[in-house]
Amino acid sequence: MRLIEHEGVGAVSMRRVAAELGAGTMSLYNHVPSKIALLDYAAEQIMADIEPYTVETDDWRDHMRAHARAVRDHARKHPRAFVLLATRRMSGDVGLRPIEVALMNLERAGFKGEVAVRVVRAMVSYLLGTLTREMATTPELGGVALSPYQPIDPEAFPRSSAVLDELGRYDHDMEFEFGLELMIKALEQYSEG
Amino acid sequence: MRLIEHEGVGAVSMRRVAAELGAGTMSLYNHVPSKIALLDYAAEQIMADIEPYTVETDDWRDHMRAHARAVRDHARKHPRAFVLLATRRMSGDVGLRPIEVALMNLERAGFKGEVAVRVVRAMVSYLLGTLTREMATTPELGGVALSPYQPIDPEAFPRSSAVLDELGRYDHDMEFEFGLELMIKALEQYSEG
DNA sequence: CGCTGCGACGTACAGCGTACGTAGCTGGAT
DNA sequence: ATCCAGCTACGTACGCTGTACGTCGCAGCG
Repeated sequence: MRLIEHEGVGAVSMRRVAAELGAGTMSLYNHVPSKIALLDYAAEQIMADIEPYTVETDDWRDHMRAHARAVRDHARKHPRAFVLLATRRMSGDVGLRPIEVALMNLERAGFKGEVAVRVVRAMVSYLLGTLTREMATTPELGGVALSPYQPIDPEAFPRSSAVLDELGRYDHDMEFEFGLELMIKALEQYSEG
Repeated sequence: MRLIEHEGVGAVSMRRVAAELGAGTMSLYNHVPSKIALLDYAAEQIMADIEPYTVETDDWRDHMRAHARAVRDHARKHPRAFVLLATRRMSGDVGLRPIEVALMNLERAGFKGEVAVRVVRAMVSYLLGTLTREMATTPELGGVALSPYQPIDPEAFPRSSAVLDELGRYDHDMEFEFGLELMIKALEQYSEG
């Protein structure tokens, strides 16, 4: 985990890990069947370390906001490790816990059964999408910090060039909250109609 | 592209590509500065190949549905190649064109300027999230096709075990449309109030 | 005492990206 | 006609990767 957070997933090699542990390279294989399994385990660890949120009200919206923000906070604290979660599918208790929490909360909002599962999945998709994109733009290692847009041809892309400033600016806080509120609005309306 | 689609991004090596082209490995470097640049170019190609949607009405909702479905259809046609888009940020004309189309359509719905950009980004995040997840579960190469959930402890996870069947089933069509309609509902409400 | 199993370790192999040096050809300048 | 610059192709080599395989020593048990 230390290696991942300091130098990124790409820096993880069996030789590096073994050296960091002061052990022989192949000794690792007595504890882990393959490198993939090692990274799977690291991903589980990251997922398990997401801090449980606390909230004072009983409003499902506040719970949803708090839960989403807890995930995002965790991602921002471990940006290089978080990418491991994007592609992996978690099947154990570790992956089930946040789902259980979400289902519990959605029950408050009147969502049950199949629909609740769909809502959870839509939410997870949005979260994974924004956070993956946000982490990809953090300046540390490879991320583009500032405006990646050269002057745009206004004839070919009139709308884009009209909002060129906004396209080049990234206010991740704002954008995250915007998308989150969008989802909440949608769910409010869904549960009513 | 042939190599990516048949054997996945992981099978792409400079030696393989060169062999496929009947050329020497290092000859590739006369046309491409690095392997990363090669994959960047492949990603651009994939993005450029997304088929423009056609729609008969002027309703922004129908346009949004058609656009989203066009992206998904493309992703499903080239599942192994599509993952290249998840992490990359496109800055040229190729990346701008879909944005321009989206902005044009959002104008119909009354979204302009900064807000329109935020809507586009939220939409892109959702699309990238669902499609990444969907592609990760396609049975071809590495995907888990059927229920990955072992029997769940009903005491620890009562809600999850109540919907165990749904958790194990993936109806990607349904789920995609569900999330899409959720976003549309949210935007409708947003533009009204 | 001897055996069995497990953890640690070194060696080796096939493959990777690419830096570097070296050819051959081709078009323009002299 | 001659020469040279620049482009493309290619082979070799370096340092890295994941891991299959064989060996060694030690701990626990019959």
